Amino acid sequence: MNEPNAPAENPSDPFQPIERATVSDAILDQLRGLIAGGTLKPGDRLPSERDLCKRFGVGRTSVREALKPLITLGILEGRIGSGTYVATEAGQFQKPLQWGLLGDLQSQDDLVETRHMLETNAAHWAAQRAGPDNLAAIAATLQGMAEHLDEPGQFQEFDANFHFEIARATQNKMLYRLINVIRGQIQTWIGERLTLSPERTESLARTSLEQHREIFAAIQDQDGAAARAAMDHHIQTATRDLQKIAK
Amino acid sequence: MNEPNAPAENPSDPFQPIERATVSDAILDQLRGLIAGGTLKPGDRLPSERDLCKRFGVGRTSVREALKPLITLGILEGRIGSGTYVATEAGQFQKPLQWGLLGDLQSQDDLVETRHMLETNAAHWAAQRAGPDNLAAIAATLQGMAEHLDEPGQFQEFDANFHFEIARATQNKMLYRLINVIRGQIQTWIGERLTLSPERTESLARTSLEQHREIFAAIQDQDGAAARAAMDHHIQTATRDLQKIAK
DNA sequence: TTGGCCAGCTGGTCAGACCAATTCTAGAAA
DNA sequence: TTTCTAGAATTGGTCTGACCAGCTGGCCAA
Repeated sequence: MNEPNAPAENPSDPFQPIERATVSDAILDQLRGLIAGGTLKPGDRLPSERDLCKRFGVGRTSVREALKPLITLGILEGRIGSGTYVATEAGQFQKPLQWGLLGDLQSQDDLVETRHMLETNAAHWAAQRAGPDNLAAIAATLQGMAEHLDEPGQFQEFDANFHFEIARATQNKMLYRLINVIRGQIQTWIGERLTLSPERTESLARTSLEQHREIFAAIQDQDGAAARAAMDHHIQTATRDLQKIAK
Repeated sequence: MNEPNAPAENPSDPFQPIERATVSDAILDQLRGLIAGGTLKPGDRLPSERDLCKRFGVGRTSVREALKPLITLGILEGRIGSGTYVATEAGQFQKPLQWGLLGDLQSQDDLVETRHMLETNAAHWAAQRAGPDNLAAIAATLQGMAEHLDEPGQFQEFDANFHFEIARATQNKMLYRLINVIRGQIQTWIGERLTLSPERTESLARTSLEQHREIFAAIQDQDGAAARAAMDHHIQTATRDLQKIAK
């Protein structure tokens, strides 16, 4: 027959040849492999799209459709006039998790409950595993909170970093990523609530700081149970306070 | 000549024309919203690409680049000659979470530890919230396990479903998804280990079934603490057994 | 009614063109 | 020589029109 691109059949093995269904997915796989394998490191610049076309032997459409998902997921970053770059490691896992977890936004309760579970466990493990550098980082966020009791925006940022640093101190990267994402979502929720009653934010901040200090003390003492209890108390009251504001 | 094609606008049309910085991202956002908001339900067929072009008032390139990430993430599914469809809910959140969580595969310990946390909590909540249908579903998986003690493949599947059903019984969708993904990853690991020592799988299966029954009994009794303890015991011994095989 | 065939649709791919932003470069100005 | 700046070249983003391969549905003959 007049096969245009007849695959070179290997006579010894009849079931060998599996042609990839779509070109762009094949490119996508290859790129993902290069990134996961470390050939392309964060910050690296990819060859230009037109260059990749020639190297892969495909059209620009296919190259772009392979790049687009990676860009959407935050693994790559396209800059007009400059090129396409591998994103920094920090941002690489943020978006895919957001996509995965935030499919339906109606379940605020699930979010709060899951966060509670993740953070109490994180406090527990952090107490057992935090190194001096972790403790220093957490202490720094406490300092930051203390200095910005009357600036909600700043305070909130240090607050969030406090929880991030605890997550990091668990030495469990997966847990860290999960908390990172969920916390990010919670954060927007907190922001909404606080703007509803700006006059009470400072008193809330003060009690919040106090609770954070208790958590830190427990972690410093390497007392896992106490850290978990303190975190539990903190999240429970904070959640309740914020929910009260809603009314 | 070079004017962008006329935005064929029509209020009460769920596909509204575009205004944002990058066109394809704007379309992406809009589509995501339609899916998350339930306007587009699983199984629905989207308008054809050429149709969307007219409705959005953009070129097919932009539409396709918006569709592509959603397809890669498993949220949409393209079928040549037929159309583009919203994927079934089950598969919708699997891939994005995998992309996010499995960036570096070296941290098997993190995986095990995180799974332990998620599943013990799931057991706790399931005991408090499982409805009759949940209990029936869990019981069915136990039955399946009992009937396939000597068929590792089948047994493993019922085993996995047991844990899925518990996750579902928590009524926390987010937790369910997380367990779903992590369990899927653990599962491949378990499979690898079991093939290393096929002669012991049946005795392992027997003790495993016994532990599953204890977990189920605790959930049936609505005893959260007991359920957590039973799950804790199960995962600890199962993990230890599997790690022993490795040697 | 049944079976097969064909026209028309759909997603996947390619090529060429234009835009806006960035980067590079060579000549002018100091 | 060094510095500055205006083009020129390059790059990602978008549009258009074309073609392919697989699916769908309806028409027609048996």
